[in-house]
Amino acid sequence: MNKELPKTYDPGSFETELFTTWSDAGYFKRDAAGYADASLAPYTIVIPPPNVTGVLHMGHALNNTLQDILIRKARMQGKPTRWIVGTDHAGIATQNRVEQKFAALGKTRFDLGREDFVAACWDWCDEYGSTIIEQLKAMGCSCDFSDEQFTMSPGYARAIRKVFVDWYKAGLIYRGYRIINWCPRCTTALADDEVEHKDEQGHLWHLRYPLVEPLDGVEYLVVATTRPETMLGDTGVAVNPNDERYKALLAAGAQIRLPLVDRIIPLFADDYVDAEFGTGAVKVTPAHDPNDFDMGKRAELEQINVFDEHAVVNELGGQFAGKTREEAREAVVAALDELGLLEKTDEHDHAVGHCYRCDTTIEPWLSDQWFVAMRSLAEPAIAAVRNERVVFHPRRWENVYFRWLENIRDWCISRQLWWGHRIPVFYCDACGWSDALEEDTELCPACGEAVRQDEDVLDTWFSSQLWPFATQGWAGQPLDEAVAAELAAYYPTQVLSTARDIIFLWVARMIMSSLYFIEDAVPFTDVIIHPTVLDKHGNIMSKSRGNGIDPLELISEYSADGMRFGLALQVTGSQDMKFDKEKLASSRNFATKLWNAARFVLMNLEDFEAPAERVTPLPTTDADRWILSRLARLAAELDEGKEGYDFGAVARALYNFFWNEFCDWYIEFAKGQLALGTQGGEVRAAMQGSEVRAATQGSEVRAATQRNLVFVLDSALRLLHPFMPFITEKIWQSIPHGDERPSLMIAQWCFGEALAPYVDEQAESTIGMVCTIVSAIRSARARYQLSPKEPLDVVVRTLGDDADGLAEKLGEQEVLIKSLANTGALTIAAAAEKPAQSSVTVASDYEIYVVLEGLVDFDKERTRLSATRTKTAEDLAKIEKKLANEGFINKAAAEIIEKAHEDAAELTAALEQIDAQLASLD
RNA sequence: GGGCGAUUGGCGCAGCGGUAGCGCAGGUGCUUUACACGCACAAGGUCGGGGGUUCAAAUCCCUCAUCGCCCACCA
Repeated sequence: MNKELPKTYDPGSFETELFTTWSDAGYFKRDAAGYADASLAPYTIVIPPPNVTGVLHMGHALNNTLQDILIRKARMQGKPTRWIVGTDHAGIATQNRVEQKFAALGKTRFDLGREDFVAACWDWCDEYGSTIIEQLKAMGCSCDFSDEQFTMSPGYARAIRKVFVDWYKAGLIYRGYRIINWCPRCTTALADDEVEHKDEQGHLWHLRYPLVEPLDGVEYLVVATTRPETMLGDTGVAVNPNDERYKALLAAGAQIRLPLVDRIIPLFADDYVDAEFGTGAVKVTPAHDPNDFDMGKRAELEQINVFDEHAVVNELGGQFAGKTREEAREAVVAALDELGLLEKTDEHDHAVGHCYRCDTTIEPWLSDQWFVAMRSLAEPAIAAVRNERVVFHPRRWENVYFRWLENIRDWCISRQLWWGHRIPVFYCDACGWSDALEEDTELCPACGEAVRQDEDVLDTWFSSQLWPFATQGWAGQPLDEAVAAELAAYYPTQVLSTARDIIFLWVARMIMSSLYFIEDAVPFTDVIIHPTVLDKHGNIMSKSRGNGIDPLELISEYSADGMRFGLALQVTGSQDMKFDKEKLASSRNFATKLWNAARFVLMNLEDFEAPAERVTPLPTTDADRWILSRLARLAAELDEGKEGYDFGAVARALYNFFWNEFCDWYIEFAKGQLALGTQGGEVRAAMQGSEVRAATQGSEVRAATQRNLVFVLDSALRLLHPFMPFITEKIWQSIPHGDERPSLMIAQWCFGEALAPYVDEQAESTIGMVCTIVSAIRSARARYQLSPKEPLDVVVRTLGDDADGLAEKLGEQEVLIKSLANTGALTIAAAAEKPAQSSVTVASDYEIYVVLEGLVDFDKERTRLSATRTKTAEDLAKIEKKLANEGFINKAAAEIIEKAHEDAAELTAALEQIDAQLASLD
């Protein structure tokens, strides 16, 4: 067991190997190779399925680090855990990739035909689909890789089919002829939330529309538009009914001769029109603008679609047919200008929709699509969060969720793609029959003629919304017996961790579909919305900016553990993460620190007898009691932090404990304690004037120190393992912790109550004083540039009511002080005199004198003491002012006032001491 | 047009009602029984501006400013 650790921390040499060991042992599975406690409530997380086309980016790195931290802790707590992993077929993204591949060969998907193209998509997924999954392994993610899910798998397809047919039969899915968001590059419809709006600099063109019959000398109306090319499809001009400017024209039933097209179109009134904007007259193009569509419906206008699916002007655009949107815009404006119909052109910024997959400008386009009626689904989803069956972390994201659901609009779910779940609706052209079916059919059940299936596929998010239960075997009601048992035990899942940009696209829809299909069950109880990883200047990382960072490069540079810890360290509830890889340096350094501390412990265990079962602490000195107390407090604090998913706070607490308390102080104390048991050490200790301890007592202290070192290190490794799985496992494998379990990954999380009895105020107070004394001596040494090799004589005078007791208590810590501060003669006594020429440090109930006779220039010491005096006097003045304040005395809490009195007394005493010392310097 | 978040030492961030903390950078000194990816010590801030609540405000409220993000059918 007592193995050596290589001198250098070389993560590359063991990370992959450890991962394979865990995987082969079956620890990633629900029963953790038999180590899970079946009597405990299970802990399940579903991974937000990355796109099958995806490669790991910083968002994944962060998100999966957090999930792994949670699942690893749960696993160590003994819970049956399962982190469900898999990929999303990502309709548009994947189809685009495969199309690009064929484009390189000069082919389109139409050259291949639907069947072959879909086959090519499958091939593509088989070939590249595992990339991101492999990358998760490099990060150390402990997903259940043995049961990888895919949103296009046959089981998943059955679930989709059930959902579609159920909602269809319930009237929640319907077909509608509407304006939808159309991507002319992907040639498919998109849902509202798949459109990204960006502010763009544009123009507001003011066009003159001639009246058929001039009225009172008015020959034309001026309409303002940001999209002049759509005028080819205008079928009316609308004004506000209360707009005085147009009342006469309205009354006269004015008509307009649409320029360039020569169509006669009506002027009509509609409340939607804002008289204040532009000219108060709006050109209405029902086929190309959602508002115009609505107004057109009310006014029963014709809908003229002038674009084809590529947003190229069609034959209805007359002379402009064949031109793209952009070309048509220029040409139309030029033509109108030539006719003297362009009144003016203003600069105008406005929001323009873009395809979230390819960034092409969206065209509002009139077409037949499938929709889900959302209102009735949204209500229970709102309630589920309102009554805290699902809780967001941080809570403020719940408002974002509510606002969206409360204003929800119907969801366009049909996509004009080939890669995806095909809509299971069948049509009979012979008799007009159509229906949504769970099983394919070739013949019409009504007339027996051949049927055809709907050509469209479903929105990828339609399948993603089923992820938490479709991945657990669900395929509709009635539930298969095994599935029912599975869901009863493992559903809802515990936590969903994700980025905020898919709260609508994904999180809300999972909640809605789960409530509908899984007997009113929520899919998860907690939602973590993690920060967005930005570049170091605060910009969003994106391909187009080229400012992304490859997590795999970070792993090779800083180790997987270093990256994970560094990311977790930066997670806070409110800030996005300005990420600079330089920030990982301190985490990598921390890993190195762990490594070296472990090496130190191992190097001091030659005569240590490895325990037969898990090592237990054996506090014999105050230093031992102190570190165990600190550990107990850390464990308590850590459990608290986890509840709020405050990863940053937990990571910081771990870092501070291990580095600043265990390494900086306890290991240093331990050096002295370990030396007590060795011959040389005893002699040295004796020569340095410490109480001579019996040899047996010394060796007992040494043995206990070894045990405590091993115990605290072992405990720290357990606490750190979820954050830094590799290095902690590697070290744990090398130390004699005595635990029979073969891996830290499935070792037990045994803190909280088990450690609570070790909290020891007394030891914390004593060792706190030791640290203050040691620091004071070091400080004096540094101030006067005295060599650390030169022992300094030190006197500590204790004060207060129990000065003798305090002196005795500190006296017991002589060894620690001597070894850490390299003191010569050390006197600790209540009656101790201040040595003639010495530096002074004043603490609450003791004073520290470092004898400097003949060593330093006392003007310097005088200056320093004066500065200290000023600061102390200022602090005292502040508190005295407070105490003189009647309001404070009357209203502040008793313990606060008590504290203020204590502080004041302390500062007053300190001031007197300083004054005395200043006087004695003269 | 609405909503949310941020503004704390040179930089990046904690703290969120009782006398300002961390990491990095910078300074000084160190081959101290693991670690220079280290150790020790010191320096550095009237917590964006203004107002209010309170005995007490970086912390709560209002307001302004700046930056960022979401949502929104003003042509």
